[in-house]
Amino acid sequence: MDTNELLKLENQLCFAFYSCSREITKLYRPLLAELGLTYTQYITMLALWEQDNVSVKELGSKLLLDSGTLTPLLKKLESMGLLTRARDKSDERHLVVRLTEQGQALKDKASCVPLRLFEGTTVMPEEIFALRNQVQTLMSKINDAT
Amino acid sequence: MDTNELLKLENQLCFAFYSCSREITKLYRPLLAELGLTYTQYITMLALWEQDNVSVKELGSKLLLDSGTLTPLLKKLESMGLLTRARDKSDERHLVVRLTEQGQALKDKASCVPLRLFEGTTVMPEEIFALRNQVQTLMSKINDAT
DNA sequence: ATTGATTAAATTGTATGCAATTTATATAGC
DNA sequence: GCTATATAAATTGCATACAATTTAATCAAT
Repeated sequence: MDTNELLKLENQLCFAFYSCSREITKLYRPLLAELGLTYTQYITMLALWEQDNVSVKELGSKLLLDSGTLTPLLKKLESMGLLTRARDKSDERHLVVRLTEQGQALKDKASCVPLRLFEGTTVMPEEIFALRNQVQTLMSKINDAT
Repeated sequence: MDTNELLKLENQLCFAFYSCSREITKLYRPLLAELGLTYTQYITMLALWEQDNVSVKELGSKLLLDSGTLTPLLKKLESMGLLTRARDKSDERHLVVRLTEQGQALKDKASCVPLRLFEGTTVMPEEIFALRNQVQTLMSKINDAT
């Protein structure tokens, strides 16, 4: 393949991912607005609904985000009354995040989001699962190398 | 599938895309640093190497970005001497972006980037092409609906 | 106990994304 | 020609991302 083909925007896997990721985020936006959440706030809540009482560090390793992103985001969710932030008594370096009752209750309202996401499109569930698995495989190959 | 499964982070296609997109961007970072570009600046240059003399509007429709993102980005690339920004004489509403010689010359330095990207990983070219096609198919299905 | 290294968050600074508004220009219809 | 509408960029404000640095707490090793 020559240089021109190699450098074409439409031939870049990265651009496909990058743009598709943002398009999917746009599908989420109206659904998440009903919950009062942004997309990053939503995936943070997903992580907390799966496992509560985690440190910023643990949360960051699940979401692949660092404290530079998480600190302001968690402060925002705290100000919204969805969680609390407190230093771990046994190791004051760790800040422990805990869902409030309100934060836990939001899970019920969020439960319909995944099924509603691709409503109105011709995207099929099997397609989603298959693609997700392939993307995760790619991710592990990338992470193995670094 | 019950609510807990549906809301698991690892079951979200969006999160797979979102995190994979950022991981690939991290692979790019050291390569693009040699060119003095960020990732978004790089895909903007890709679009311009394909077609020069375009308006912000046209560029935005290719990159799926609006003037809120592009205006400061193009000003930055202009200050780096890679392009010029000038109003279209025949319609002053349009701002035309043109590559400078320096901007065109950068294409040669960039030509090795795509091939070097997955060096050191076990990711195979066929895998990349196949996945890119599937992601693009998903994108069209999403865009058809909206 | 003291000091040096390590670790976890927070902070700082830069660069995106994007909704909403504003500004400037062009077009349509009368 | 004049006004209402439409269009393209720019601007504003908020929310990420992330590298690099700083701060605070813990651990290691003598």
